[in-house]
Amino acid sequence: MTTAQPPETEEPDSEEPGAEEPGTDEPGTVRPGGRTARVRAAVLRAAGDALAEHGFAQLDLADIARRAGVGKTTVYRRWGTVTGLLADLLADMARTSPRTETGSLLGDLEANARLVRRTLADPRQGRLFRAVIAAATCDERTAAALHRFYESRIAEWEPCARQAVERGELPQGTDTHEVIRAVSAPLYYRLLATGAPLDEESAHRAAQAAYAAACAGAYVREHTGVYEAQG
Amino acid sequence: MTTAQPPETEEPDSEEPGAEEPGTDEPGTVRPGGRTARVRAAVLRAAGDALAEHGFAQLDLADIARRAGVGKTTVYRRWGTVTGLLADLLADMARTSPRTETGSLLGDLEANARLVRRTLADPRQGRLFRAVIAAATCDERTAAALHRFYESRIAEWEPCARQAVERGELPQGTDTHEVIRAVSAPLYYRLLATGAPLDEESAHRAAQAAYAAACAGAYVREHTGVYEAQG
DNA sequence: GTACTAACGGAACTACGGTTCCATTAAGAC
DNA sequence: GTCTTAATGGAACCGTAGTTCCGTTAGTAC
Repeated sequence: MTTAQPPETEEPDSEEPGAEEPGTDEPGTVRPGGRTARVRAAVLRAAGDALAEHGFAQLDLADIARRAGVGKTTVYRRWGTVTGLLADLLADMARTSPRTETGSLLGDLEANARLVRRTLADPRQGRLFRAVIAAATCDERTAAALHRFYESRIAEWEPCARQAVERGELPQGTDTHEVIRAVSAPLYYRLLATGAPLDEESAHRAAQAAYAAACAGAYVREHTGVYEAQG
Repeated sequence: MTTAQPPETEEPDSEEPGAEEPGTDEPGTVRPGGRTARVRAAVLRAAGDALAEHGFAQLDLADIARRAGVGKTTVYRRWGTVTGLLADLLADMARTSPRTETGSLLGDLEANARLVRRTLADPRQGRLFRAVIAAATCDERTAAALHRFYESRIAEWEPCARQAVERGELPQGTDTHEVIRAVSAPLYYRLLATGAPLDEESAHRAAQAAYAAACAGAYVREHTGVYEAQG
């Protein structure tokens, strides 16, 4: 959100074979320094603000351009659509922040639950997440960026579950990523589906439930050997 | 979705005190018979189809009117906005369908998990749910309709958990609604956030995890007496 | 059956999100 | 410093989602 670097680097080369000139790049790739970088940072910042205020549907790029102090032509040229901009914003949000370590699995799960709850319950962040998730339901690129975002967040916390397996606290064969996901799931379900409050107790329950289920072997990989990989 | 009856009956009388004429009702309330009912049914059906095909953002009411064989003026007059129409659609979806009863809590939770998984994994239904949830992030009325929808679905399955408490299978003081919600949560988390596949194993895990957590007392109401009610 | 009018629907209209054009600014190479 | 041209931004433009107008259709009362 603060600094900026080239986005959309994972573009799969070309959508249709033999389109336009082969070497033509997106704007912003040849001279990514000074102004270009400032524009990108300002626009992503403004996009986050606008999303948090209006939500996904009521959003138009002209408003974002105005907030960013940038011409709307620039925004349309660089990102094209609201969902395209959000995909870039998600890539920017995906950079990991160091997690706390409490030494015990239950303690780490509680810490994770509190962090997720606090993020989703925060007015600005909560709206931002809801908006981004809504956008992902409308656009494949945004959805892919969202999945990468959660992959990186889950991977960041997974070691605490893996260590618990290694020291015998959780059963052998436990899908450790799934343990971490289990902490977030009930909190997101409240945020998006039921609208139940995201209070401290909901976070505590989420961590306790994930821990109890993991100990009972609910996340041990079963039958098929298909789901070995992280998935 | 098939039959139709007056929607928006839970309208809180008037938004602003002293607006327009006091007795003027929404169109469709004075002569709700024949044509009006057919129009409503056709439009809701078409809205579901269009949502499943295009998603929430790419939707316009003129297209829905065309599919329904109805004038677009009528759609705008009756529902006004996409989110307003979706709120009505959700009210229509909220009517409960009888659930299966297997006699054991784990069996019922498994049945619920399979039902939810099948619904969300179905191409049409899955898109429909994602679209409706996306719409709910953008509009308060739609969000309220969505919450009512899940309230009714959860309430439909809650008895199996309550009976389990009564016969001592689950601890006294367990929040039985929360047990049911715990089954859906990981499946919705996959659908909306991580994009992980909604396969049979995910449903099995969801039920197993909810059961294990409930047995371990993770859903027992704690500390504060504030959360006695269903919430 | 007739009368009354709620509700519908086609067509013209409006407003605004999104695009195109081109002059201006400044990044990067030397 | 100069030169080249990538990138920006204002202004005019366009297409379509959403509105208004008003004549037509058909529920409901009698």
